[in-house]
Amino acid sequence: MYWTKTLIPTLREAPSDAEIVSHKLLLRAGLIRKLAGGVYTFMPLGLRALRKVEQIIREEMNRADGIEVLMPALQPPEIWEASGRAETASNVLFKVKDSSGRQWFLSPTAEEVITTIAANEINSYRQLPKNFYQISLKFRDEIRPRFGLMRAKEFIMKDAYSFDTTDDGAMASYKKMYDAYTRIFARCGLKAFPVEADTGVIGGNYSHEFMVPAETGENEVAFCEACGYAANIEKATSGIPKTAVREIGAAIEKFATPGVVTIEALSKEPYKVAANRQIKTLIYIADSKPVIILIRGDDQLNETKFAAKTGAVAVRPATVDEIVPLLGAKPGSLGAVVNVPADVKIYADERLQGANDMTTGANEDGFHLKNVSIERDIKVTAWFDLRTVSAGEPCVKCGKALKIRRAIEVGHVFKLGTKYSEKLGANFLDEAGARKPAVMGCYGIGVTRTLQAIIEQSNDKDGVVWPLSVAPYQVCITPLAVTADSEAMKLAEQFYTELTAKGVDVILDDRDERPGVKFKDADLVGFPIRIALGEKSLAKGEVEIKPRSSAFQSVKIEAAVEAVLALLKA
RNA sequence: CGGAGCGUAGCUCAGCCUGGCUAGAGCACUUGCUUUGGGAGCAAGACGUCGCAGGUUCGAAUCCUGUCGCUCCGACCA
Repeated sequence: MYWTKTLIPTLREAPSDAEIVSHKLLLRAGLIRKLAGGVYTFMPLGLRALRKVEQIIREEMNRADGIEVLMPALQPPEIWEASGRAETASNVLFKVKDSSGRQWFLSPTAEEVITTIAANEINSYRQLPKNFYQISLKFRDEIRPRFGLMRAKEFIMKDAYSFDTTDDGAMASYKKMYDAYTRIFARCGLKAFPVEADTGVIGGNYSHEFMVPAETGENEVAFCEACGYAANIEKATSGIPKTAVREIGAAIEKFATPGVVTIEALSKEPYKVAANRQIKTLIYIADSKPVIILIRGDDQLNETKFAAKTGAVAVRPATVDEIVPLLGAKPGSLGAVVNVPADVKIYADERLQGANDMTTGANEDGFHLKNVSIERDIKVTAWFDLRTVSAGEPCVKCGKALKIRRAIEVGHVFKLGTKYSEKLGANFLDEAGARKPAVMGCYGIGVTRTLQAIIEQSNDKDGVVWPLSVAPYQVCITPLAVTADSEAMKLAEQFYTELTAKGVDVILDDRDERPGVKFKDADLVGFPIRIALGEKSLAKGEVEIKPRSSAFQSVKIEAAVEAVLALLKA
């Protein structure tokens, strides 16, 4: 490609609505343009990089026995009602109506469609296992799109769905995808690592996310450098000890705490109740019903764990107006010892198991209770791990200190089980003629997000530093004179022809611009190798080969093409 | 949805508080000349419903009301 024949609208300054470096570079390098919030056009160079990421994914999916299909973006609500997700995923579903008033959903993912296909087309164990995948536009009504392609209303996702006859088979399919993902991200030049993950609205019981470490990531990951344990903070556990049991305390005693409404205030003079001897009482509305959650005063509730453990779909903190009629006191004086309606469930964090000599609210404004023994004095409905781990806690596997860092989620693999196959009738007949639901898995990669994650991870002060495998062009030839009869241009065209014939993606910067402009643009876009052809080196019979991420080397003209090919192979 | 901020040329921004000549600068764009190894110089030129609607006023980019859009924090997030 000749530079003047394509369109590479580079910007000297980043538009003011871009916040993070990868978003700024996507815009400055002319890779994307915004049409509206969370909605982008891929410009010629951005699309080339995107296609390369897609192709890597396609090759690895095919290698792992994936079979490519293409499912509709426009989906009838009926199948979403059958799976139950018309309601549970309602907040992210784009809903549109056709001219006759019929409603459609724009696909945010495709479990319902592929399971319907399986229900209709797969009847026998002889047809299994199968793993279908597609790379297509997805739509999510994100409350708050942000950071360019990172969280968009419309984006490209690779989604795959496996169908197996047995749980063991499903595990094998899962493992194949897990391995394929590891290869995909490595080939994209990304340092991505798998972590244990919550399954969210998708459902299922086993899941990993692939994370790219980045300060701008929207996720937090707890990990152990000693043994390799890693989990999303929403899922992570630690080996932190339970609350110490003390001598059996005296009977419960109510004491006045006027104006004290925080854990911290109660831990100070004159009360001096350490946070780790307090029970924090939180009231949540889980699927429209109030529930009480107890965690230790020095711990933080993990809402995702809470929803996952109790099976609740919609979870939110109760408002003061909901709490007062329920327990008779305002937040700050709440407890689960007295005055708790019998039908309100009480969930407690496991770290409180066996705890005694605790202090908690009296459900009476301005009063607390001490000498509370949780198992003696509170009717706990169920014990769960509900707390959020923090850095420095002992690893649940090896006991070494956990660390926490931020990361971008680029892929997610789920073992689904039979949730969708049962609801949508994806059954098969086994060897004995018994009718069984297929055991499913589903596997997603945010393709456009992956592209941005590559830039977020690989850039410097001058611009993008593309990994060779996904660069829009691998080589940029930069003649410093572009008139047709100049030696630089003749040689540039010769190199262009030779490298193109060898299958190299080459762009020739034939713009009549000053050298500085061309070098700055080439660095900004981030081509892995630049060949500069200028009078100074040509006079010595040489050209300059400049890898984007290392120093230039002068090479004899005759040896230039071979030298570039050698760099591309390295 | 709660909080905060911003909408003026393709991009970055000034002007607004304290209303008043024909609405500005830099970059980008067009033409010419010079220049040519890291975002050139000079000259000429083109580019604006000052987000939109309404109001106040002799007069509104500027003040008021509404509305739409964008960004950030939170909530949310497959």
